[in-house]
Amino acid sequence: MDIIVGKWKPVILFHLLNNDKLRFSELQRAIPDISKKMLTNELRDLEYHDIVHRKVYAEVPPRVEYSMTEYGLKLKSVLMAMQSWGLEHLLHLNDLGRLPKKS
Amino acid sequence: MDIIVGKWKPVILFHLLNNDKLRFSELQRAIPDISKKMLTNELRDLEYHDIVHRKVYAEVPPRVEYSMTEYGLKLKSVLMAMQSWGLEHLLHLNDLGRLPKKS
DNA sequence: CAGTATCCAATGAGATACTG
DNA sequence: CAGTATCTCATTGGATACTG
Repeated sequence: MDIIVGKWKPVILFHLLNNDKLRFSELQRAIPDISKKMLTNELRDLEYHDIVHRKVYAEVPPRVEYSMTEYGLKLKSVLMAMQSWGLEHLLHLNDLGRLPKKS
Repeated sequence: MDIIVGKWKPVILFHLLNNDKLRFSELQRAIPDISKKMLTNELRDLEYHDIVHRKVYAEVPPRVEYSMTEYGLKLKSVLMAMQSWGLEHLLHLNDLGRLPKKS
């Protein structure tokens, strides 16, 4: 399941689900705390799993656009379910008087 | 979202969802590769988040039973959705002629 | 612009030994 | 039985510098 979770993948996926296509630099700007290395790694991983499509334009300067694949879009419902659970859970923790933890 | 994912949490949760209640040692036997340390850590974490209930019997030798909380049961649909996506994804990878990866 | 390559610090997780 | 307490090693991830 590490395919869609982890520190960065959900964020990347949410941006791509909301934007149709995004350039590498646009993703960097949308997720300021991620390093190029991590962004590249995660995108390559998602590409390998046919969730994200990588389109390279043979131009100078280079342009690369990332978008969800047809298959990747099927993840949307799962991701949304996880997200809404997460949100409700924050409220629940609050009701219990507990603070969100790191791990 | 690390609350319900990671290396061991999904496995633990599936066992508890299928068993009503399980002792520490039963969980160990059900998940042979997990160490006591990890099992304890993960269970404490799940307990903190009100997903798992820990019942200690004041006996010798000690007995501790773990079960899903009422609140924790609400996770079932999310977990099932993740699981069925995972299963379908294996087939999809196969169709693509790609092998499952570590990361 | 969109990456690689390298190094290094922090974290995660296994093995082992011990305890109420 | 159901854990703690340490120690250690492998893996992650961040920072930085370089490149087609």
